[in-house]
Parts: sequence; structure tokens; C-alpha cells
Amino acid sequence: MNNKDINIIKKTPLFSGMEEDEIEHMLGCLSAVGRNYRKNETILYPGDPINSIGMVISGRVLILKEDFWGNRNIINEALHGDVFAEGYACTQGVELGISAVAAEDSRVMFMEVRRVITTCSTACAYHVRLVRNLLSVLARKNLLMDEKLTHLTQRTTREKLLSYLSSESKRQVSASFEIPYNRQQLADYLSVDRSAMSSELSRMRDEGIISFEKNRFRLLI
Amino acid sequence: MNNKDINIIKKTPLFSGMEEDEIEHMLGCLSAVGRNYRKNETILYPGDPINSIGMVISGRVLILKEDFWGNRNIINEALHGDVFAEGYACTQGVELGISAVAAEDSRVMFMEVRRVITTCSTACAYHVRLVRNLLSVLARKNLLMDEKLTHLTQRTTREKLLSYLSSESKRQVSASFEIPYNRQQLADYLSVDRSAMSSELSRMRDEGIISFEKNRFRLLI
DNA sequence: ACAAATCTGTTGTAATTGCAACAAAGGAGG
DNA sequence: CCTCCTTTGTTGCAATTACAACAGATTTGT
Repeated sequence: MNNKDINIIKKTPLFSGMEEDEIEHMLGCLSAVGRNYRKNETILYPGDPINSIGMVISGRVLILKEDFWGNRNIINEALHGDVFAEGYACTQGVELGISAVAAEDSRVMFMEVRRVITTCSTACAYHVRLVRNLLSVLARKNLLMDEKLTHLTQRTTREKLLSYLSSESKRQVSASFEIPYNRQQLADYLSVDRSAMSSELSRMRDEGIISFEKNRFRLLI
Repeated sequence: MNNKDINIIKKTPLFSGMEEDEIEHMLGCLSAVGRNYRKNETILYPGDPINSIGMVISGRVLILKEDFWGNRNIINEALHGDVFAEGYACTQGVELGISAVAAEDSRVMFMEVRRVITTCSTACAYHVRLVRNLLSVLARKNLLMDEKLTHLTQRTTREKLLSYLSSESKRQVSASFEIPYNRQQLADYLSVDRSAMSSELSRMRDEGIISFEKNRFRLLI
């Protein structure tokens, strides 16, 4: 890992609260290695025994799941600073259920977190901080997935939209709020058809349930 | 917390690998308190500032999410040994987004985990073990949610079924396998209508894609 | 300013779903 | 053996969705 890498790494949630020299030390404890991948190159294969967390340094990595018949589904997209495969790396006795593929030329760092988790942390005071950060990263991811699940368990497009919009409204503590997605991205997030979603939005507008312009929405009670 | 509680607690994933006296010590560090709830009594209210993880000692606790209009949705069910609200308790600066209600008369233990996470762990050697266990619990939950998400992002009932069945088949490393749900529970898990799912299963059987009898399924490539 | 590309909304149709109602099969308990 | 209750499968219908195709609006690059 070079200096440029470390400049990026130190801004990530996993290493927050650490100084550069602490980070360099930690990377040693973690046997951190960096690797570059070409676009479309596979980074992790399903079935691999996995001991390392991945962190995207630059580029874009897609997390895919393959079913019995070989159909691939994108289940996540990791950008710079994001970790992936952390659920597997932190769980004993499971093999990787996903694959990771570079969506663009990308640089990825791998860290053997289990070393820090399972060996005595007192050997290195920074370990404690790292484990806490890891806990925080996992917990946040949990909350995000929980929220997505509540939307996806709604049956109709309208219900999914209302579930999402009302939670955004609550989060931003206002009936009027901007969302961070365009229509296609919102449809992907809610796992519905974009055009069907678009007409559903219009219908809800006509019925006086919501109003919107571009990415700004308003809930009308 | 009484001795009967501790007998239950020591078998849970969060306290695995700890002896009874270690657990008693830890419960002190965590300011653990037990509380009993009547059926339908609310345990946690949305908006509460949350510092404690809940663990079900006995009974059954439903985790609910309420939307803008006050509609409640069950997003989880916690049985004895299960923890809840751990995502919130481990994340700084968020208020509770869910509510917890006793589905039966229940006993719940609350633990202030942030004490163990944020204060210097060297003060108590067992803290390290607890944080690791917590990490493991969160990671497993992550994997479970990830899997459910991959099923729910499928558009049609057939795709959801195939996604679920193929992942069970992979997990049990056999084209023939038993599932832990009856039809209604499976429909709830996949968030589809039971009768529609039932006819879809029959259709898939008629098309030679799968065979099944009761809870035993077989994928016929 | 212009052209090209992207984003958004609309519409029609075929396919799929949710829902309600009902029948058949099995289990539990008297 | 009989009754009650639960589980599962089936069917018809109304509602909803996915999909494709297209047009207008907006953005981007030159």
C-alpha cells in the first residue's frame, strides 16, 4: 500500500479516528495488500474460503449473486472507501456466497480482519479501535438493509414508493425533501419497472397524495 | 438478572465462550437489566434515543416499522436468545426507527453495549470477547438480510421461489432438500400471496422445473 | 448554438398478482 | 370413528405490473 492509498484510506469509516502512522501499523497487522483489476475482471469467486475484507480504493466494484441456473444479479455496488465481503470475513465457517467484479478499472485492498478479531487485541492497542469501527460499519449496513427490506416487502409499486418516500420524509424531518436518486436509480432500488413507477408517481400526483418536481418530493398528508 | 436468566443467556451467541462468572461480571459492565412485558405491551418506541441492545429471554417480540401514515409492518420476530435494536445501539447519532412490541408475555434484557464499545476495553478482558461476539452476531444478521434481499429483488413470484429454492439447494449441497417453512411462512418470507405462490409451485411442477412433497423440494435442472 | 445523449413521462397490451372463496387432505383430540 | 382445525391446492376475477415503444424535456459535449 502506497502513500496515495493511505491518504484515501484514512478518510474511510473503517479507519476513522486513526492517525497515518497508526494506520500504517494497522495495515501491517492486517497483512493488507493492494491489487489492481481491469474492467470486468473477477475479484472474488463464489465458494472461495474468505478471510479478508475488501475495500475499494478507486474504481467501482459490483457484488453479484449467482443462482442455481447461473443467472447473475447485482446485489450491491461498492465505491471508493466502501468495504465488501465483510459479512463473510467476520463469520466463521461460511464460504463466499457472492462474487465481486470490477465494473471499471479498480484498485482494491484486502485485509485479514480475522487476525485482529480472534487474536488477543491487547497486542496492539489500535486493534480495539479498528474492531469498534468495524462494528459501526456493520451496524450501519444493517440499518440500511433493514430499511431497504421494509420497502421491498411492500407488495405494490405504490406501497413501495410510499414506504420509501415516507422514510425519507421522516429522515429529513420535513414533508418536502430531495432524494439522492434519479428515476431509474429509484426504480432499481425499489426493484420495480421504471416506466411503471413513473406512471404510478403521476397517478399519485393526480390523486393529490404527493407532489414532485425533479428530485424534490412533497407528501401531502 | 437472576440465575435462571443467566442459564439462558450463557447459551446465546452473544455470550458464547464465556463462563458463568464471566457473564455475571459482564452483565455488571453492561448495566444489564431485565424487564417483563405483558402481551401487546410496547417495549421500545420509535424516536427513542437508544443505547441498549435488547435480548429476548423468554416469550416473543415483534419488531415493527411505522410509516408516515401510521401503518405498521412487521419486519422481524425475535425469540429467546435473539437480540434486537442492535443496529441502532451500535450506531452513533441515530434515533430508533422501529418499535418493539411483546407478541406474548415476555422477558427482555437490556444491555448498554456502548459502554463496552467506547470505553477502553483493557479495563475488562471479557469486553474483547463480547465485542467479537457482537461482531459475529451482526455479521450473520448481515448475511441473512443479504440473502433475503436477493430473493425480494426478484420481480415475479416464480423468480422469488427459484431464488429461494436454489439458495437452499446450494446451502444443503443437494438438489433435494427440506425447507424450514410451511407454505404460509414461505409466502410471508418471500412477501407474496400464499395462494398465488401455491399455484405457481404447481405450475412449476407441471412444467417439470421442480418436484415437491410437503416440505421436501427437488430442483430438476 | 447545435447535435447527441440522457432522462422522464405516457400509453397500450400481455402477463402476473392479489384476493376471495372453496374443496381436499391431513392431524389432533375426544 | 367422528369432529374440528389447519394446511394446501385450485379457480375466477379485478387490479397491478412488466415491457416495449415513443415523444418531449433536459443535460452534456463540442
